[in-house]
Formats: sequence, C-alpha cells, structure tokens
Amino acid sequence: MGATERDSYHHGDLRAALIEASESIIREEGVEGFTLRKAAKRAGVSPGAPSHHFKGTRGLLTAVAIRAFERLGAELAILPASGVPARNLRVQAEGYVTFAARNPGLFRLICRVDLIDCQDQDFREASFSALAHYRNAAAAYFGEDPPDRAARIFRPYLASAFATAHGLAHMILEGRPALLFDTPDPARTFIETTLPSVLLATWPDRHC
Amino acid sequence: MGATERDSYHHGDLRAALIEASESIIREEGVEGFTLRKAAKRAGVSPGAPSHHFKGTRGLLTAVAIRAFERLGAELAILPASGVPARNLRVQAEGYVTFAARNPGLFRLICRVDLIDCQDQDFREASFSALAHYRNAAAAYFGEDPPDRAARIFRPYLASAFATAHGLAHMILEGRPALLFDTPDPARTFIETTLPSVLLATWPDRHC
DNA sequence: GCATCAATCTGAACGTCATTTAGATTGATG
DNA sequence: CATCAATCTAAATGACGTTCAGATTGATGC
Repeated sequence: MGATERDSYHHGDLRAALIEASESIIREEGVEGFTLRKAAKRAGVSPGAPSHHFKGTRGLLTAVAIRAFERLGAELAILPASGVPARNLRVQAEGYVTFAARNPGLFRLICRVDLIDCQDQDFREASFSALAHYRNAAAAYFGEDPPDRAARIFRPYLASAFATAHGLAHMILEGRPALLFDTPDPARTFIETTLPSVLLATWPDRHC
Repeated sequence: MGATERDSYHHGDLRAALIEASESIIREEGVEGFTLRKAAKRAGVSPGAPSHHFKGTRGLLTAVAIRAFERLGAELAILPASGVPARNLRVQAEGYVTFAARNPGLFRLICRVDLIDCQDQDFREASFSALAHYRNAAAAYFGEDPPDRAARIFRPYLASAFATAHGLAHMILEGRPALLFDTPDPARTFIETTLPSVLLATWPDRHC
C-alpha cells in the first residue's frame, strides 16, 4: 500500500511505477495534493531518482496527463452509437462530463496547462486522439467532414460541440452541484437531472 | 514599482496593499506565479506580516477573488442592454468570455476552488452579485423569473446559459485559440470570429 | 501631556518542497 | 571477468508557508 518493496538496487521499471503512483495520488488527493517526493516515496525510491526518467515534475505530470487522456478516450470509445446523430453527440457529451465527475483529479490535471508541457508531441497526440469519437459525432451532427490529424482541431462547430460539455464539467468540479442538491452524490444528481435538459436546450432535436 | 516605501514602522493599510500587490502579481505572472512572500515584499513588509490580516495564503487569495468578481460584475453591468432578450444574453456571454480572455490570471483564480475559501460569506456574496445582469438576461430569454438571493443559484436553464460561456472561457485559457490562429492576439481573434457563431448555434435567434 | 495596552510588524526558525551534484551500485556489453 | 553507462542514494541549496518571541507604535484612558 505504501512504498513498494524492492530487492535490488535498481527498480526495474521506475518510469511506469512513478506514473502509476502519481495517478493514484492525484485520484486520492487531487492535483493540489501531489508532490514529486510523494510519488518517489510511493514508488520506493529517493526524491532524486525521478529526474533520470522525467524532465522534472512537469515531465512526470505530462506523462500522467497522457494516460488520463487515454482513459477518457477509452470511455468515450465504448459508448453506444445509434443511427441518430443528435443522440450520438449527446451521449458523447454526457460521457465527457461523466468522466470529469468520476475522475476529478485527472480531469483537473489535463486542464492545468501550467503544470503540463503542452508542446509535448505525445501529449498533443493523446489529447487529439481521446476526442476522436466526440469529434466524429459532432461532425455528423453538424453535417461536416471530421477534421483529419493535420488539420486544426477546433472549428466553430467543434467549439460549439465542446464548449457546453466542457463548461458543465468545470462547473461540476467547481462545486456548483453541491449548492443545488443535498443528495449523497450531488454531481451524479446534477448529471442525471440538470444535464440532459441542458443538452436538450443547447442542441435541440426531437429525434432523440 | 518594487517594494512600496514606508516611513513609519506600521504600514497604515497593509490589508489593502496586500490585496493590491497580489492582484498585480497574479495579473503579471498568473496564479501559479503568486507567492505570499512576493506579495509581502511588494507591499514592503516581512513575510510574517500578512498573517495579522488574513488567514494564511488562502485568506488573502479569497480577498483577491472577491475583488475579481467585483471587477467582472462591473464589466457586465455596463454592457448595453436592448429590448431583445436573445441579444442581451449573447452580449452578457460575450462579456463574460471577454473578461476571462483579458484577465486570465483573475479568471483562473476564481475557478481555483482549491486555493479559495468557498465557504466564505463575502466570497459567495460576491460570486452571486457579479452575475446579476447575466442571470437576469438569461431569465428574460428563457421566460422565467430570476432567482432571488435566497434561492439556489443554478437552475437547469441557468446552467445552460452559463455552461457554454464558461466552457469557452476555459478553452481560451487552456490555449486552444493559439492552435487555431497565427494572429498577434489569438484569443481576441477567437472571440471575434469563432465565438459569435458558437453563441449563434447555441442560442439561435434571428432577432439578434 | 503621559502612561498603558493592544495592534502591528520584524527577524529568525521550522518543516516541506523541487532540483542539482557527487558518489555508490549494478545490469549489460565485450 | 573487466568495463562502462545507466540508475539510484544522500546531501545540499534555495524558496516556500507558517509560527513565535520580541520590538515598535497608534490609540485609549487619565
């Protein structure tokens, strides 16, 4: 549970262990509870060891953010797709917000551009790939071709398709639902009650 | 420019000076560049002095956040209002996003619930008051009575009215426009080109 | 005008943080 | 089996927030 036991002087796969440890810390204590020393301790190494595998704290957090985007992408990928574009877009948006609500630490991390190396190619690739299904659903709904990898990510219609869900996600993480509901899980209640009607108002379509 | 000169042992109005200094630092270097010691130095006092006026760093940042909400509220209050509800709502939303783009540090601060005492009554009051015009515009557009001070802030229609603008604001602060435009001020370009069409898609109304 | 008191500020300390460096350890190569 | 580069430790550095004893002073009561 605490520091990982280790028999040899070398760790074996410290890089992976640090990412794993960091993700756990962020899940348990949030991004603000994360420190490089904690991650090193949890992986069973000294505070200076991580520097051989990552460019400082930022490098490690960038790697964790990449994993977070991969998890988001995996969740969006398995959502059911119907023949109704509006419904598909709404399912993707709801999945996006649900991911943020269920993984507040990870979602906050991928939005903390001050903590991450946003120029990192793997990071940019991961952030692009994660939203593939969402993007396709939006393109189908708005009747446009989905942008390819070389094209700019955000077109006006895409901004529209992302902004509402992104805003709702942040509202949840900023604690708005707790002001509204006294249920055991206010965020869940928020998603189940407020969100569908919001998406309905944003992208009205009686075919859903 | 640097430390404020001081003739007497006592500062006179250190509380206000610390808030002023902190806001300047956050404007210049962002929230992540802020430290309590910097603020103390800029106000011309020792690192321990602020503790007599604020409950730690969080107390000071909460005071700065209150000021930030007041500035946001002041900007939204002077926006022109017409007889067309849809237009008024759109003007408020655009003002909201513009404030975020022009004051990235301050806007990030009021969203950093980990740095602020969100239970603070003055803070809650300020956050509520700042959005008065926005709320009224949304209520008029959706044909509902605006909620009074005692009522819960967010209803579904209000969440809808805020989510898109809030999401766009975060997208700007997360650097998305820089991926899109090569202009000297990508955020400005984003607002002037992408944003109106996004708001149009979100709240379609040919009376604007 | 003066003594007293509470508010305010300093200076130094403490523990934690990220990061760097010299040196110890060891897996891999020849 | 010797060599070498990769990996890790231990210690140090400087900045951070916070606390505390003591210095200073504005304000109050006389």
